[in-house]
Amino acid sequence: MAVTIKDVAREARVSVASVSRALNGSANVTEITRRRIIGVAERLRYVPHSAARSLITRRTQTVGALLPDLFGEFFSELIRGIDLAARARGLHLLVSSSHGHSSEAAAALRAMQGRVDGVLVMSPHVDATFLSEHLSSGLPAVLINTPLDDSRYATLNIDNYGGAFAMTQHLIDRGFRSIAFVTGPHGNFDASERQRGFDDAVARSEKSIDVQILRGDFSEESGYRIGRQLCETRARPRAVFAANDMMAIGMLLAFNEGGVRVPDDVAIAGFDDIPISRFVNPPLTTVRVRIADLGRSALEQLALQLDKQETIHPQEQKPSCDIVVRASCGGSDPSATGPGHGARRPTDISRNSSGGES
Amino acid sequence: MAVTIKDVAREARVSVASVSRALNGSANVTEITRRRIIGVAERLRYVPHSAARSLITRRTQTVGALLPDLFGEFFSELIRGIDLAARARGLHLLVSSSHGHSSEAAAALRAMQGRVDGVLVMSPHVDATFLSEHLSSGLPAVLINTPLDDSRYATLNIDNYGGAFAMTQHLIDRGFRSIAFVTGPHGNFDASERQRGFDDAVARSEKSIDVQILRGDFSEESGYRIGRQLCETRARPRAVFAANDMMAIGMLLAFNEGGVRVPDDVAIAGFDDIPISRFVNPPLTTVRVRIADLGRSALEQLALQLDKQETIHPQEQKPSCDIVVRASCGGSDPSATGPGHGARRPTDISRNSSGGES
DNA sequence: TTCGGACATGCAAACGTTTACATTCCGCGC
DNA sequence: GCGCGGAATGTAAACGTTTGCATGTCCGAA
Repeated sequence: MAVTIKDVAREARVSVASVSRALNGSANVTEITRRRIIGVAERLRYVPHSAARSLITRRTQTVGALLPDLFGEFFSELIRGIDLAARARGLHLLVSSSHGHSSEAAAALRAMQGRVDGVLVMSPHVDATFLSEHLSSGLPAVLINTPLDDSRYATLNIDNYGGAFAMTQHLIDRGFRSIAFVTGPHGNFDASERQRGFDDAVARSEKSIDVQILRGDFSEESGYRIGRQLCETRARPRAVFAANDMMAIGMLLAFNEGGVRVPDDVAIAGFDDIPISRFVNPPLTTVRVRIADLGRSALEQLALQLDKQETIHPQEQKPSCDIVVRASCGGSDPSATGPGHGARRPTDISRNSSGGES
Repeated sequence: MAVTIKDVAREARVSVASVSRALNGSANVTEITRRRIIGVAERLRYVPHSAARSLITRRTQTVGALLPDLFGEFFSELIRGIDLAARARGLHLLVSSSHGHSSEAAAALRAMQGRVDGVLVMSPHVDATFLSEHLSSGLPAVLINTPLDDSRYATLNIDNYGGAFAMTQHLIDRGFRSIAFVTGPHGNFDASERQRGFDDAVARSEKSIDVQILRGDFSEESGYRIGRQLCETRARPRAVFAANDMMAIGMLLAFNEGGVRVPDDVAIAGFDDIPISRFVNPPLTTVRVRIADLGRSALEQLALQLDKQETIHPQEQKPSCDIVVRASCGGSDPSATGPGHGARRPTDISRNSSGGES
């Protein structure tokens, strides 16, 4: 059926060893035979059997990506970034999602065992025991946005704290004195870091700020619900900072429905800068996370580990976040309702978040 | 280093064959030894080496998905649907994107060779020669939204024609007599089918319709550009049907900027029903494609081929599309500006597209 | 001419499974 | 007690590569 290295060898009248050497660019094979072999291989459409090769080289040229979910723009961007970098390195990409259940994550991790040379794990829920339990110790791994501070693993955490700190500061600078923060799901690392940034920025401010904490769960649904409640209440804050964009957008819709004007009655800010956020009305002020870059960096970090067979000392990287000012907080150009189209409509003003972290 | 089946065999004092049989649930092994073996395997954290297994079983338990791109909500949804179905069947998912270049697609296809038991190919550009050239003939494949009408491959094409036909009919029924159609990129199968649906619906109508064809390329950018032009022109159509949602949204933004009211001055309709489309203002009337379902169906179709070693006669399936009426065409509830939140705000009215195809 | 050495090539083991076939074991009927 | 049959278990081949080592060849120097 399939053409194997033996067929090529026979056809080219050499041994399988020479075929292997010729095709792998190894030394010690004359140019003339190499050409002959390559010619035959192409004519026969020979493709090396990857399983056989993996069996002996112990490399699969594949990396796994374990994500909490595959829904929404955040993950789509992340995968895109990972794929781009993987392709550039000739690596294949095996994706898997855990749907938030750590049992599924464990199963996925176990199933990937042996199929991948390394894994990218993004799971805001993992703890130390989980990983040491299910991640086979030798496997190179890069942890994305993960609470774990285990020096055995390389980590890549976006600067949730700094971004939230900067955004909160921005809101205070803008003159808002009563600010609500909408939290993410309980126990989620990103969510708690963002809240910590908010808290600290408020605490550090010399102004006295009236603070409200509202419990969300990152879903647009929960943002909408909270928005409706805020429409009713008398004690409506002057600004609301949601822990992610989807909730901010849910709130925005509730406000639009309830006749509460944004940003005139209440300002809204989000976190993530998912593509949608510039399409809503008014466009959302938010914290920009370069999602595709995050994926790319993670893969490159992993590839680095793959190259050195020595387990290099894994590092922690912390990509910074910028704040992007649009109209939902009364941005510099409140009349703008559309997105920034490249250079055409430069309504996005960004400002780096560095300096927020203590 | 890694624990192999031999280690388990030695520890359990049986032969490797028995271990294999016990772990694979094969018959002919007493319950008592099976238990002992499984116990040992778990204690040793034995994980079968998938390459070794693949080498002999000629199965990888992996399917490949070759997509034109990984950018945007459409693909994110599609992957999600595929992943869901794959996971349910215990299959792994290898993703790859071709960035629109057929050379990259060829490389990706070739690289997947031997790593996957079958492939899902979505490429609106492939032609017959391309596939027969790069898709090894034995490999089960399912073609998604692909022009090819080759009975050797199973295909899954959404009803582009029917959806566009129904939407056009809807616009005509609504009383619009001058309608523009914004095309997709030249040579794109989905795009041309949608245009064909539009053309036929216009031709079939007993009303006389004033038609304009505008050239887009599926990008939000191109929609925006066309929108700006329509703001200027005197000969502005009363309704515009864009071949996909992203272009419709781009146009919408241009109109909002240019002071052209939607739907009062001009109605807009799109195609795809990507999640964003219900978040824009006004919410977009569009043709709903159940994207995740499409991915799921494709994978199930592929799994079917995988199960039967006999190459079953591959089928063509054509999932239907519904039209979703929202405010951008002067929907039934023009005051609604928000999305339908589950059952809370039933502003989406859908209508099946069946009957459009000749 | 002989010898050594560099270099091209071949041989065969090894990777970790599955599985066809052989062997052993056990109970049962005669 | 013996043989028989079926179930449980073992043995070893096979999958398609890569690679260490052996072999062969050719050329130049002594």
